[in-house]
Order: sequence, then C-alpha cells, then structure tokens
Amino acid sequence: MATSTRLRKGEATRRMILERAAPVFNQRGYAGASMSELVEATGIEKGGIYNHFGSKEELAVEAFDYAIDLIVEGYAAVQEGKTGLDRLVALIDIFVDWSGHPLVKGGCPIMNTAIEADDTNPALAARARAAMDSWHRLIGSIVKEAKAREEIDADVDPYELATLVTSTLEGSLMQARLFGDPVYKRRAGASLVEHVESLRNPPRRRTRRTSR
Amino acid sequence: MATSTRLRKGEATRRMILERAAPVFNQRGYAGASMSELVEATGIEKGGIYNHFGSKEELAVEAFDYAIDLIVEGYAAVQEGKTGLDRLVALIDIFVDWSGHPLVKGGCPIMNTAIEADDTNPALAARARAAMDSWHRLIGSIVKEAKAREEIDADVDPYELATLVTSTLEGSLMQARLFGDPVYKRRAGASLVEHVESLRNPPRRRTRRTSR
DNA sequence: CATAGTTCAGACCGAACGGTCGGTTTTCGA
DNA sequence: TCGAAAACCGACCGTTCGGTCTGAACTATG
Repeated sequence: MATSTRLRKGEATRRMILERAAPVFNQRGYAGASMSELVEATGIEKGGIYNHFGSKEELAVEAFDYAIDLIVEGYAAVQEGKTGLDRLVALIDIFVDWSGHPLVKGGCPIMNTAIEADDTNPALAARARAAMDSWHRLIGSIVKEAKAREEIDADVDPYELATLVTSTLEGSLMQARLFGDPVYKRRAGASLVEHVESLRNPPRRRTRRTSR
Repeated sequence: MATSTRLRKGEATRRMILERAAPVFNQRGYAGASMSELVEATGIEKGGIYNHFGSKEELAVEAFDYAIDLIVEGYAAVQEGKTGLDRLVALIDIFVDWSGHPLVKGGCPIMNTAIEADDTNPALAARARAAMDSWHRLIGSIVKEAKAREEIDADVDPYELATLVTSTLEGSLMQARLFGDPVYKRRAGASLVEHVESLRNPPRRRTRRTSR
C-alpha cells in the first residue's frame, strides 16, 4: 500500500531524531535545549527536523514519550521470571544501579520534566503526570500481587507504598546526581528493600538499622 | 562614613531585586527566565538591574543564595525551644506543610537548581551543592544531639539518616507539585516521623506499617 | 526507467535574547 | 542648598532564538 511504504524512510529518520533528541532535552531541559543543539545532535538540518515535527514543543513531547518507552521496556525486562515482592525488589535494585548504562542520559526524565514543566509547560507536565501515574500503577500492581500471594499483610495500601518508594528513589537520585556520587541511591535502595522485606508475611527477624 | 551611607539606597533596591527575582528563577528556571521577565517582576529597567549585577548568571546565583537564606531562617525558627529528635520531627513537619505560605514560590530551590544545573551550569550547581550540604549537616547535627542525649542508639549514622530523610522529603515534594496534591508530602512525612520515632531509645512498641 | 511524491538542506525571517552605554534623575553629605 | 556621586532609564547593539519556505535530491512504485 502506498502510504505505508512511501512513509518508511521518513519514519526511520523520525525515530532517529527522537532517539538523539531525547538525551539533549533530558540533560539541558526544554528551555535550555536550542534548535541548533538539536540540529547538531541529530545531524539533521532545521528544515529536516521541522518536516517531521510541527514545533520544538511537539518534538520535546515526543522525545519525552520515546524516553519513557525505553524505560518502561527496561523495567519490564528486569521483572521477567520474578513474582510478587521479588519484582519490587528488582525494580528498586535496577533503579539504584542501571548497570552503568543509563537508558537516557541526564537522569530520570519524569523527575526532570516534572521539575521544569510544573510551573511553565502544561503539555510537558501532563506527559510527566501520565508517565508517573503509570509508574505508580506498576508498583501498585506488584504490591497487589504480593497481597494476593499472601506475601504481605492485606492492609498495606499498594498505591501508598508505591508513592513512598518513588519519593525515596527519586529524591536519592537527585542527590546522587548533584554530588556525582551513587552512594545516595544505594542508601535509599537498601533502606527501601529493608522496609519492603519487613512487610513480608509471616514476619521474619527484623534487622533494624539502615545499611551502612 | 562616605561609602556606607552613599551606597544605602542602592543596597535597598539591590535586595529588592533579589527578593523579586528569586521566585522568578525558582519557578521558571535559569534558562527559562528571561531578562524581560525579571524587568517586569522587579519593576527595574534592564540598565538598573545590570547596575547591580554583572550578568544574568550572577543575578541567578545571588537570587538562589537569597532564597536559601530565607529557608535557613525559616527552619531555624521552627526548631526554637525544641531539643533532640523533636527538632527533626519539627523539620519534617514544616517541610510537609509550610503553613500554606511557601517561603519562595515554585518549590524547593535546592532541588529545582540541582535538577536544572547539574548538567548545564557549574556555578549554580555548586551553590546547590553547598546549600544541600548545609541542610545535611543541620539534620546530622540534630541526630548527633539526639545521640548525645541518649534518645537514640549510638550506631545510627547521622549523615546517613540525614540523606535518607532528604531523599524522601524531596521526592515527595516533586510528586506533590507534579500532581498539585499535598498528600504525597503528608505520606512521606508520616512515614519518616514513624521511622524516626522507631529509633527512639529505649525502643517503644513498634508500630509496623506506614501511616494510613 | 520515468516520475510523482517524499525527504531534506539551507537561506531567510521577525522577534527576542543577554548585554552595553550615554545621559538624566535622584540621593545625600558638606 | 549646592554639587558630586550614585542610581536608574531606555534606546541600542550584535547574536541567537524558534520557525518558514523554496527548490534540490532522493525514494520507490507503475
């Protein structure tokens, strides 16, 4: 069919633009990233870029979604073959250490976008909310599964635990990036894993203090 | 003396500029805030602003320091008359609810600056590091005091607890602002207070789960 | 292999950017 | 009250911003 084949080449460069623009936006922010930087990063001239995206904002939104897709796939992969609370621990572990190869350079796109866009860019803020919501639901569903398997008490609120885990992880990532030191993430991860394990049913011996 | 009196009027407007520029930078970010916005916010024309600050960056750095000073004073005030762990709990409580009157509009300047500047602006990133470090030390000193008063075990690492508390608070603030809902902060605060209380020595009955 | 349709380069646009500067007004000690 | 210094305005600077558009180059089907 005409449409699908005609558009093929364009689709490829379109994806390539997103792939290379995503880290630029994630590192420099929406306001901080200029079209000339994006031209340099993508190797496509301005006319070429605007042939695929109607505006800088449209490109930023799609680049954000692209980054989120990458991350969603990454977190899905690390849960494979695991069940219940083990899935949650795997998520925490991989957040703490992306095996040295961050999926998108510049930190967590959700947090970066949330911080910049909440007061300035409604479109980007809405995408950040959607992505964060999806992340909350992922953790929430894991907790629900753990409850169904009777790994943890029935009165643990899945969504509440999800947002609490998120708070600690994202806050630790912010500090880790600010100081260029992963120890903040490790501490937070260890503390969260300990907390999660303490919820296990029947309760095991409680190891009290945070990691050292 | 000549110098001190001659400069008086200028110093006043200089402070006024910082006072009005700080929320602009905090809400719109460094790259997102334009000089024309700062002119509008301060009521001072561009020439007037540049009479006091050598560059936009210099203004941003001083505005950041100004915002931090406000916050430091705020946190100092809330600790008055309290000792040991009660000081820490007071800090957590006030972070969760700035009584409806945020000291600087746009969220936590340290986090906002850390997120934007870590990959783009070394000068601002350095100030954010300094401010965060001071915050860490404040909490650390409180924990040390609590240890000296034998409120908590001697093997609790003050600095470690400080960074953990910070992670959870900042991460929850990010979510609260993204969704426009303070519940994220409240949950995090409740969880942290519970955690802190569980460290009290002699150990009281442990309430196990997160707040509800 | 012709050619219609798609993709891209790059010159170009007006607006807005951060920053400068000369001149006017305001301030305040003498 | 006078006058020098400080404070401030606002026009102006060159540059870069996001965005447009025309024509050339490429793609892939009939």
